Amino acid sequence: MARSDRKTTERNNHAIELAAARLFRLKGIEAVSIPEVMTEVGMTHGGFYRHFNSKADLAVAACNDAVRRARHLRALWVDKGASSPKPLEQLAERYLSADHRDRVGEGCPISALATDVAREPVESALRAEYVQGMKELAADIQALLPGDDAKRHSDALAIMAAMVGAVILSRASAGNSLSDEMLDAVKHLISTKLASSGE
Amino acid sequence: MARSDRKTTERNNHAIELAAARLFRLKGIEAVSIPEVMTEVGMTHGGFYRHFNSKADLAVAACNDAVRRARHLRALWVDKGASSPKPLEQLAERYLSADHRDRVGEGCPISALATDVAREPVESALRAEYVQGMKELAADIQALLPGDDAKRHSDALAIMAAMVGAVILSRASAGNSLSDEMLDAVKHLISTKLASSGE
DNA sequence: TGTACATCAGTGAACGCGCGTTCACTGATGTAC
DNA sequence: TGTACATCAGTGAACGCGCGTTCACTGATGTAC
Repeated sequence: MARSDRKTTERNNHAIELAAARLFRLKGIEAVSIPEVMTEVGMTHGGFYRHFNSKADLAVAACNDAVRRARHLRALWVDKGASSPKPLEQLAERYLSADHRDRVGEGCPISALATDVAREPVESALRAEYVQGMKELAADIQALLPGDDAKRHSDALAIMAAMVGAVILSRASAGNSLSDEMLDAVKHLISTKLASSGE
Repeated sequence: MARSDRKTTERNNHAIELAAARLFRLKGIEAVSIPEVMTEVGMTHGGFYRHFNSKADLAVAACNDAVRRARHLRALWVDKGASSPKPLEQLAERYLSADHRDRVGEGCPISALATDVAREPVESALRAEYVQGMKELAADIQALLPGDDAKRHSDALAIMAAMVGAVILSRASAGNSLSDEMLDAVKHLISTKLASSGE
């Protein structure tokens, strides 16, 4: 096949990134092959290296893409003006929904890629990208909390841990009654103990 | 080499299971090869199939082994008679320690294998084994909580989600200040909002 | 208890397979004049 | 604007490699008498 024009090339680049971001979340980075990603976008595997230098580079780009899209979606979930349900409860309701649990490929990359990233070397580019995403998620939660900064920071991290943990464990126990109970338990914890203004 | 006697065979069987349980938690099941496990126990890879029918069977046995050992360790962590620190706080202090975060291979399999299991088919034997481990961890937490059964069950699941989430995210952000903050935030949440008897 | 022999734990070479990556090739695109 | 040609996006065969698994083989172990 002949050379593509600039517009097509850029479109293909984004398509590869998007497909990888979805497949990596769904199956894990190791379990997805370059041929699989390229087939997904309707190309052969050889052309991949015109777009990325390596699979590791693709993982970084795909993680960045997923983190940006996820943050955009979160912004749409929450109506900061509303007082009931409180903004934090709105976020928790969506994050801890069966829909989010079941759509791993389109869901939060912090939940989907946590273990993949934890197994990367400490100095890796993928880790840096992921930690940036963690900070953004924590900041978005913190913005919905009352209290002084130190307390809001600590609460935001605890809420993030509980929500991410619930989604991961809910996925691991899918098919068992524990899976739904997990999500409900954390929703309940957040609305009864963390969404109010006092301590 | 010649046939081993029954005692040696059984010892080797346990050694394979133990090495696999450690390596699977450390690197993920996919990323560990049979030759790697067998080298770890000082054998060649060919003999593996005298002990297990497949790598998948080994994963189930290793998960079971890790779950049983983890539960045994948890029992040693907690002094149920003590009133200060409360038993739940003792458990949280250990589970959310830097030591537990850093020793993945010897740590809680519920945290270490969550994503691997989430990517298995719903009906797989590994999932069944893992969900059993989740139930045991939840029951152990529940036993340290006050209140009526429904509330204790819900609180136990929320605490499990928060602790597992914190350990996984703390591992994913190792090297960043967020990593320690994550553990502290959930310890604080548990001791201020969940360890007391009232609502 | 001793003898004869079937069993089988472990070895190490080999299998087919899919991986990440490279490369010669094609021909439309982009550029220099 | 038109022409000449260098560029390079995408193709598909090929590379070396390590994987899970199989297998013929060895010889001490376990068993039947």
